[in-house]
Amino acid sequence: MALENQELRKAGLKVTLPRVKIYQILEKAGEGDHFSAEDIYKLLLEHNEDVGLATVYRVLTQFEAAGLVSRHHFEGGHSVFELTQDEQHDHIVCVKCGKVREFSDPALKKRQDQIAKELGFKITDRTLYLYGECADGCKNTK
Amino acid sequence: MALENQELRKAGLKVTLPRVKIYQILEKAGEGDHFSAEDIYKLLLEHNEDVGLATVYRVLTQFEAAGLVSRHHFEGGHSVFELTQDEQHDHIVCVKCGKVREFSDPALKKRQDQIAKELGFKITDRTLYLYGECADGCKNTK
DNA sequence: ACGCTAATAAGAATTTTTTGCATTAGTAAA
DNA sequence: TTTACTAATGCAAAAAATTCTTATTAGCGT
Repeated sequence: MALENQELRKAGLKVTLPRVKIYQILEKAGEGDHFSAEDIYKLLLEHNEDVGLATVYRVLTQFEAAGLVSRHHFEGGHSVFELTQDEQHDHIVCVKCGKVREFSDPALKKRQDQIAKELGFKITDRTLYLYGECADGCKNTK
Repeated sequence: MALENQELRKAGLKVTLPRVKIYQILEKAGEGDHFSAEDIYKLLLEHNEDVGLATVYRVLTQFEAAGLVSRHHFEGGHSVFELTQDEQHDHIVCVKCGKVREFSDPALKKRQDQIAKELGFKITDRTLYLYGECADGCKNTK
C-alpha cells in the first residue's frame, strides 16, 4: 500500500481515488510550485481522471483542515496550494516571471515571536510574502 | 478646497464624487480598520450616496495603483483596503475576534532585505501577517 | 459657458468557490 | 467475500468576488 494512503488515513480521511490522485499531484510538485484548484483540475483531466472541480476544492479544503496542505493567497485573487512542509517557510515571489522561492529564517521567526509577545498575541500562524524582481535569469514571462 | 482633493489631484486622478466619498470613508477609519469593497459600498448606501459597487472596485483599484491605498488579503478570501500609511507596516490579526493591530519593526525589515539580497531579489513589496489569539479583552466575537 | 474626455452607473459577464442532492464507492463487519 | 452503512463524489446550480461593457454624465481646461 502506497505511502500517500497512510498519510490520508493518518489524517482521518478515507482513501478515495480523488484524494489519492490530488495528493500525488501535490507530491510530485517541485519546490516553489504552487497549484490552484483549477490547475489541479486540469492536470487530473490530462491524466484522464474523472474528478469534478467541486471535489478538488472539497479535497483541498479537507487537506488544509488536516494540515496536509497549506493555502496561500499570492497577489491576484485565487488560492494556491502546496503540500505542507516539515519546516514552516516563507515565500519570495518574482513579480515579473512569477517564480516563487521558499526560505526559512530562524532570526526572522524569533523576532516575530517577540513582537507578538509584546502585543499580547499567541501566534497560531504566520505568512510572509516578499515581492520583487529576481535579478538574473528572469525571463519576464509571467 | 478640501485636502483629499489635493491628494486625488496629486495622484493624477480627477476629483469626482465617488472618489472623494470613498477617500473620506478610508480617512475616517481608525487604526486597524480595514474595509472590503462591499463594506465601503454599504457605507456609501447608508450615507445615501448613489455609487455603484463596480465603481467602488474601480476606484479602489485606481487608488491602489496610485499608491493611495494598500490592499490586503487576510485569511478568508476577499480583499480589504486601508489608506496607505507613511510608514510601511505589518499586521497581526486575532483569529478569534478579528481585531487587527499594526506594527512596524526595523529589525524585521532589515533581515528581510538581507534575505532578499542573498536570494538575488530586489524587493518591491512585502506583506507579513501574523495570526493568533489576542490574550486579554478578546470578546471572541468575530 | 463649452466641449472634450475621462469617469460613472447599471447590470451583465467572469472568475473563483461553495452547496444540495441523487448516486457511487470505501470500509468495517458478518 | 459479500453486505450494508455512511461518507464521498459528480453534476448542476448558486454564491461570492470582481471585472467588463456601454450609454450617459460630469470634471476641468479654455
